[in-house]
Amino acid sequence: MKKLDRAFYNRDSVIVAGELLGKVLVHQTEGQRISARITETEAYMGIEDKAAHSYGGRRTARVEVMYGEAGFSYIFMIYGMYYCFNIVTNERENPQAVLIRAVEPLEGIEQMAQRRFGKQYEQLTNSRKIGLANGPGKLCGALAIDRRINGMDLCGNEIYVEDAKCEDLRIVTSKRIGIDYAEEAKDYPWRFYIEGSKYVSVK
DNA sequence: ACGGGGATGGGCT
DNA sequence: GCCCATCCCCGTA
Repeated sequence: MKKLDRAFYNRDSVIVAGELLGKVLVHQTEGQRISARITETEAYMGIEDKAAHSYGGRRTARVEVMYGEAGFSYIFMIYGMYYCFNIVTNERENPQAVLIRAVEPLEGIEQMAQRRFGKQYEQLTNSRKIGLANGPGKLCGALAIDRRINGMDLCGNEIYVEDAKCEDLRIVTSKRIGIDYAEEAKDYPWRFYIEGSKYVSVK
């Protein structure tokens, strides 16, 4: 399967967020290939978006990568324990990114179970099997994504997204999650997920 | 089934 | 010193 290229990422975040659904996120680590289908995303639209870390043109060391080329990873720590994985979009027009909020495990499921719960997959309850990677913090745990991945080029060979055929995939749109502080922006319909997928953070 | 609260640390004012 | 683009556990039913 073909890797998504820089031109794919170099568009408005809301466009990229929708089109990433059904594509396959791959992490090559320690000689292992871990992969998962993207089921849920959110667009963060940069300068005018009160929910975005780059709102109002804020430019600190943490968010600097969003001011650079599209197709790079932006990873931040949340609540002192979890990471969130984003892909920078819309190069040099606006410091935007897409948050990957949930994925469906494909390859490396045993490693995911081990990393998340320290158990074999078959030992897990059904809800933990489904919940291996259906949240932004969970998927970073399952796919071994942490600050070492921050600022990496997804056009490289360690972490990237593969194109995938997604026939008859329906997309649901909703408000974004966990941004109640963002005033009018909290209601913008910039969350996208695959209709009917079990591997989504909130139905 | 559901809801409340605790964990935990870096980034920014 | 306060705020988080979260997750999981443990209490009530």
